[in-house]
Amino acid sequence: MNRRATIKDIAEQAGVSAKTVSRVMNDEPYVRDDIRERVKRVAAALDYHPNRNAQGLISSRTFLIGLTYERPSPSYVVDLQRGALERLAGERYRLVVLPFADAREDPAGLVALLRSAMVDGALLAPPSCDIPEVLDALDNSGIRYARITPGTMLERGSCALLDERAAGRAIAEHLVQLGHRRFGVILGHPGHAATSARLAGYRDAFAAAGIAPDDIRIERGDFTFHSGEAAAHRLLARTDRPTAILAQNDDMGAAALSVARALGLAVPDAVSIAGFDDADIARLCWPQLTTVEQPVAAIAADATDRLLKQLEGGELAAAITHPHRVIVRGSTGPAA
Amino acid sequence: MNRRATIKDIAEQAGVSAKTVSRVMNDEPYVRDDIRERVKRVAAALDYHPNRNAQGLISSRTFLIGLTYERPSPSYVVDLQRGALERLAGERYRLVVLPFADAREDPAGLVALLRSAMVDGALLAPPSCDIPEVLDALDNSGIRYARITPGTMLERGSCALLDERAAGRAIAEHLVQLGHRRFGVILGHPGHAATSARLAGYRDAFAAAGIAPDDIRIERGDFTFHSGEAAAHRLLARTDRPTAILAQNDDMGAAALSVARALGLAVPDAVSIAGFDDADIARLCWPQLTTVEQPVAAIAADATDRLLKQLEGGELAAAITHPHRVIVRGSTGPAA
DNA sequence: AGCAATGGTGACAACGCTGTCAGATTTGGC
DNA sequence: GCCAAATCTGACAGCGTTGTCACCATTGCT
Repeated sequence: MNRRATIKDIAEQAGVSAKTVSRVMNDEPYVRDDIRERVKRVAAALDYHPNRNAQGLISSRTFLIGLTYERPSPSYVVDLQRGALERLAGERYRLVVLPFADAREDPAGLVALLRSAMVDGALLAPPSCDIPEVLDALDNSGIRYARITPGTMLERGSCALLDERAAGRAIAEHLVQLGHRRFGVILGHPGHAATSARLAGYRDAFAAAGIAPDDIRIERGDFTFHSGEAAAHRLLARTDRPTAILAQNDDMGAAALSVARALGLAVPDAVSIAGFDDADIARLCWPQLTTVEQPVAAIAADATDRLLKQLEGGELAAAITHPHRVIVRGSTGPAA
Repeated sequence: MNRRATIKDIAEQAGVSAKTVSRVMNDEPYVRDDIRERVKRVAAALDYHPNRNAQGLISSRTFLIGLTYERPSPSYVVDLQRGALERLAGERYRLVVLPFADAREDPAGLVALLRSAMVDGALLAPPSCDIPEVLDALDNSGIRYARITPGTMLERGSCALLDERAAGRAIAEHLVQLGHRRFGVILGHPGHAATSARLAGYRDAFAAAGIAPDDIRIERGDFTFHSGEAAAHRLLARTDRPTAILAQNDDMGAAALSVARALGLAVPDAVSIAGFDDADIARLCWPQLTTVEQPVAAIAADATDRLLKQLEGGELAAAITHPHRVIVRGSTGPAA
């Protein structure tokens, strides 16, 4: 077990000063080509890795990016991480995961977590990306951040955007086109901006089709399978039940599927069910769930890209809206 | 946007030396109680967070723990992370996620990743925890590690253990007790130690029940839903099909469920299906999947604990084996 | 009173690296 | 061949923290 090689070790072996080695390592000019070569060879031979603590101490950076989120579904978390890591590959930055229980109740706690983790920048997933106190505190403490699919204050910080409302409208239009006129909606967690944005999208589609508010029954959920079961039960156990259900994520859509089966309602013949997100579960349940795909990994990569640009002192580029895509599967069909 | 407070700032405001502040921050003795109090108050007022770069530079540490794994299911990844983070809460260490594509093909690449991330220690999930080259290289570079449910070389490093074989035997015995005598097995990825250990456990149960090898049909899979579908199809499309299928994880078990449904075979009346892991999907499919729960988060926390003990210079405690638990749900029933 | 042991405090250096600056060497223009 | 400009090189300081060590103050003991 050898001590890690330092610049000093390389300098001695190569017969140059530490500063020259440093110049070579950072691809700075003003080093003769032959010396540059020699230093590189020695560094490779010693398997040199720069000490980021020392680099960070000087530049007051840590080369750490914190990813914060609040117990969403596992596949969403993994997609976020995958997207961020894709962009970070080959960079000096590393990804630290910092899930936080409830940022809305304790915004200061989230920021304290980020500060004590000493991250240079933070990737904020919903719902923390929509909490003004969090953004204020981050601005104050000089921690850069990028917001992943925020629903409000779109002008603050750099954002990777999704048009949740348009996506909601798209999936609702799919059902309207199949002839459905009586709808059930299962909402997501009330604290998420996506919940109201997706609902607004549904309503856009309903209004355009001339569907009366009386024909729309809305139930609350919180994005969990369990909450979806309860809400689906309330929707489907009535005699004037809807012919189509819009669930605001796939876990709740799958739950609605399971409730329909338990009640003896064939899907999609008796009732159509659509989800949201195109999570793994949408392909694993039966019938497979019609849903809207949001390119989560690409968004996370975009947010990471924006964050890196900020950390390198670049300008904030204009936000772009990532496209959604309706994926029609077996759980939706023509109205009876 | 304020500069972060340093020890020097606190020292000036509290009218003491930097060293005394340091002593207070690290709960060292030899500071008068009133001074200790005063320093703590000033530190809190300035919202002081120690600079881990500086701390790390001195102690040649980074207070970073790397978690490595190789695209397992999202819920497994999240459980690992949750367990590790639970143990890390309140510690100075932070968790860096380092998924790596194929450690078996490129062990040196994985170690290079860990070295360049400058982690103090690594948590190795399967299959990298079973690759001797990886362990050798880590030993050589002085990166401590803890192995999460290794299947081989149990004497190397510190391990958080699972008795995969006993768990395999337990779930197989459940089916034997239901009267099944003709079995299909869907194996996991051939590179994982768990694959052969679980199979050995199945065989223990079969041998104890006097079931002939001819009545056991084994198909290969790789832990993905897709591979499970193909394997299940090969098992169920035959006339002498098994009355019970043992899938080595829940994704493949759910796939078998879906194939059975497509072939018009009622579960569990015509065929019983058991999974492994108690992943989310086991509760989300229909009928819900009988499976074996492995306490993944607790194991990850245990591994993290062992790693921290090593990093703090403690002794290696004896490994303990974490208990499995058979969870009987609707997908298994008496043999026809 | 005298002296050791203990408690309490701070000056200083060092961790590995890079910014600053001064100085040495080479190049190019006349 | 001479001077300015460009190219190259290294000594030194300092980032924020802690280990080492020296020192002063107090206590408890002959």
